[in-house]
Parts: sequence; C-alpha cells; structure tokens
Amino acid sequence: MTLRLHDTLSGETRPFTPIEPGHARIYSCGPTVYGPAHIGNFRSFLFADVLVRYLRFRGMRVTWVMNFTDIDDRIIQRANEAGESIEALTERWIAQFTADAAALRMTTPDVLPRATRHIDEIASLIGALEAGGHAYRTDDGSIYFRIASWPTYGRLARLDPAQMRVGERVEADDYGKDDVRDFALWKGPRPNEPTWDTSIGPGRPGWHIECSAMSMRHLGETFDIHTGGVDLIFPHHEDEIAQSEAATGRDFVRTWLHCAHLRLGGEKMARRVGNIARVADLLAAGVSPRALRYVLISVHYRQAVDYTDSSLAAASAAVDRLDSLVTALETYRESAGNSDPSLPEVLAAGRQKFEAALDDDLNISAALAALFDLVRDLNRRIDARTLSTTDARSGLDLLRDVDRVLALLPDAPAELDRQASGLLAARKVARDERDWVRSDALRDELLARGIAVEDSRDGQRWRRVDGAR
RNA sequence: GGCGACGUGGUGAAGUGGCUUAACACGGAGGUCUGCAAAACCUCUACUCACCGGUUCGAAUCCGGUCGUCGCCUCCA
Repeated sequence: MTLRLHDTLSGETRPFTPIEPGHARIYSCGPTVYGPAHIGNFRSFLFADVLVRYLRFRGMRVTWVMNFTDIDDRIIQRANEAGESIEALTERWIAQFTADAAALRMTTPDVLPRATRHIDEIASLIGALEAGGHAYRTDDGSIYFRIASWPTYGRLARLDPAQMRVGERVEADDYGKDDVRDFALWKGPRPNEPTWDTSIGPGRPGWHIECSAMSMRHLGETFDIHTGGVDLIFPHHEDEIAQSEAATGRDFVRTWLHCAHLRLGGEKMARRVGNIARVADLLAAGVSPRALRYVLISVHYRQAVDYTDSSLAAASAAVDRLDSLVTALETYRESAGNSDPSLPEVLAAGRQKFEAALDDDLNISAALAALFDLVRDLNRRIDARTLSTTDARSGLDLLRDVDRVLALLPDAPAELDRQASGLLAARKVARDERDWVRSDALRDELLARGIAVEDSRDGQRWRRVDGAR
C-alpha cells in the first residue's frame, strides 16, 4: 500500500510519490506572530504534524518547513499601539507559539524561516516577476502582481476572476492598481513602518510573496507538499502559485493539502468572530494537553470539527483509556506463563489496519478505531492472564510504535518523587497487613497529589491524572 | 450573486454499491472481577443512515429534486 493524498488543485486523491525518492519536502504556512495562535490554527499545524510523523513512520525522510510571518500590517499596528519594537513583539509571540506547539507535542519543523530574514530572496523573486512582465509599480513605490498576466489564476480556488466579487472598500493604499484584484508583492515605504533597502527599491514585502520565497529557498522551485487551512486557498495559495510559477516557469507544488476549520459555537473559530480558545489559557484551566491534541487530530483533516466541552471530555476519557492500558502492560508480570501464541498475529494485524487507514488520505478515525480494537484485545488478554511478561512488553512496544504518529501516550515511565513513592510503599505495607482504613487513606492522599492508584493482580499500579478535565 | 463542502445512534465519528440488519470513541443501563475503589472485561444502547423520487437483483453508499448547516469569493490556519 502507498499513501494516497487528496490534492486540492486537481481535486484528486492520488498516490504520493516524492520528487526525490524517499524524501518528502513539505511546506506549511505557519503563524503570523502578532498575537497568540488559537487552537483552530493549531488544528492545521497538528494536521501537518501528523502527516510528517506518518511519513517518517513509513520510513521516509522528511524536510518540513514552517514559516513565521513576522512582518505584516497587523504586526506593525500592534507594535505601534503598544509602543513596542516589532522585533520584541514578534519574538515574544514566537516564544509563545513554540511553547504551545511543544505542549501539543507538535514535531519541531526542520526549518522555521522568518520573512524578515528572507528579504533578499523576496526582492529577487519580485525582480524576476517584473522582468517577466507579471508585475508593475505604482506611484507610492509598491509593486503589484498583474493577475491578467496569469491565465490559470483562480484554478486552485475554482474561482473565475471575472466573477469574483470585489470588496466594497478600496483602501487608500490600494489606489493606483491596474485592477482591484491585483495583489501587493511589495509595499512602498511609509511613515512609521519598517523599510528595507533592496534591489527593487525600498519598502517591505507583501504577505503572499514571503511564502513563495521561503518555500523555494528551502525546498526548491518545485516541492512535494504544501499545507494550510482551507481559508488560505484563496487568495494566499492562489497567489503563491501565480507568482511562483510566473517567476520560475515551473510547477510550484505537487500536492496541496488543506485542513478544514475548527468551529466553536457552530462557526469557524476566528479572531474576528471572537470565538477563539488559546492553548495556554486552556492548559492553565487544567485541560490536559494530550486530550487537547486528541481533540484536534482525531477527526479527518478535511472534515470540520466542532470544539465543545463534551468533545474535550470525550477526548480526555479516550486518552485515559490508553493510559490505563499502558500502565497495566508496564506492571504486568506473569513469570509462569507461556507466550500467547495468537498475540503476534493480532499485533501485526492491528498495525496493518492502522497503516492502511492512514494510507487512505490520513483517515485517522479509522486508524484510531484500529488502535482501540487492539486496546480492547490487549485488555482482554491481560484480564485472562494469557500473556507472558514478554508478551506484555511486545504489546507495549507496538503501542509506542504507532504512537510515533499519534503522540498521545504518556511519557516514558515517569519517576515518582520521594514522598509519593514513600506513600506508595507505606500503602503496600498497609495492604499486606490488610489495614484497609490506612490503605484507603493513603490512596486518597496520593490521588490528591495527582496520582491514581489501582490494585491489580500485579500489585499496585499508578498513573498520573490531570486535575480538571 | 458565484463556487464548494457537509447532513449517519444520546454525542463525536468511520463506512461511499453486496463482507456492514452500520466500525471506533464518549455517554447511559445491567452484569463479572475486587476488602472497597478504580481500571478492565461481558451484555444491551441506530430494523437505520436529513427528506422525497429514481437507477439497480441489491443503496447510507449512484442520479435528480427539496430542506438544513457550514465555508470560500475580504485579513484569516
């Protein structure tokens, strides 16, 4: 089986074959660092994360690039309002993003380019567009891309440029464009705005051009996969295609992948709507980061997801179920037992189902179903005591293996602090003496410390539980 | 106005022509195990896939229509 992916441009789901055999080059549109990313943004980043993880799981080398947009209108506005430098502002929000991403176990991209560090590449790209007759200058020193010069403009979004509604408001700075639908490649210098002196003159980059410049700089003129939220299809990605292909004369991206929206209250989560939830706030409120990750990745990426309290609670319970199994397998001891003869087959079949599901355009719901089928099967065998200690280890190994893609399992066996392990030891003594009152009191005390203790045939087993769920 | 996606149980969601009288997760009811608890396991929890009509030996799955929801056409993940 090979991985099949749904390409937005062609509308087809087709086998993924990287340009360089065994090496996938992926670009993901990253955050504009003018404020905190919300969990809707993170849905699209985590979708790319799962893709990258899965390709690596399948043995492929992956170069993953995710940019930071660290110069744009909103950033300038925020910095001016706060009387803060743009650098200080963007550094702060990059740090916040990095922390949020880490909490959600997002793989760190191989390259995290910033627009302000690719001004030369941007300028030379715009220069090439000018030379090719695809761009023109206006009186204020801005440079625009001429949509009329690109016949296939609108193909990605399936929009007919002639039918496009033109926004009612025409901003003052857009004055002088040949066509209102033309988009800015370069913005001429203005008071209270940063300016770079470049080969194409002074000014600052427009939004779309940075992604073309950075992706091509780090991945080549044609690369394998470009990801983003569906709201980036138009105009952002449409513009990227036009300007990149017009500049190089080559196909820009082989496969376009777009993630559907996260909704809250029935609407797309968006700052404008005001229905946003931030990672840091949720974590501060006691939400388990792994449960949050589960909510964000557990539905197919092209399907809109509603974020609700009950979806979070359900995710939390599902993650707990995984945790319980991990703990049970880790503590399982059956010295007398022989190996369970049917186990290897069950594990192999489970893994195969998991892979087959993800191969089908990253059908993660089906992959999770395969995982949970395996969870039930392993729990049964634990209950029935048919496993050997080694078998339990094999089961655990498989869970850890598929978790390279999911990143939902608890971290490798955590150490208990001295006090907690003391309490646990004391409880064992109490239990050996059948002192139930003391045993129960110690259990309560451990729970108050966030450690749930359960008694099993393998003795006491414990796992960490998060406070509020 | 143009374009597109979607509508499956109490909830989320997979399935897109026969293997499904519909996975998996959450929730609910009952039971087993256990000093208790928790976890786990077992049984049950949609004769049905928005609605109407059609194609077919056969449809949740294909076609047409109706209703509804959401998204894009403007900054947006």
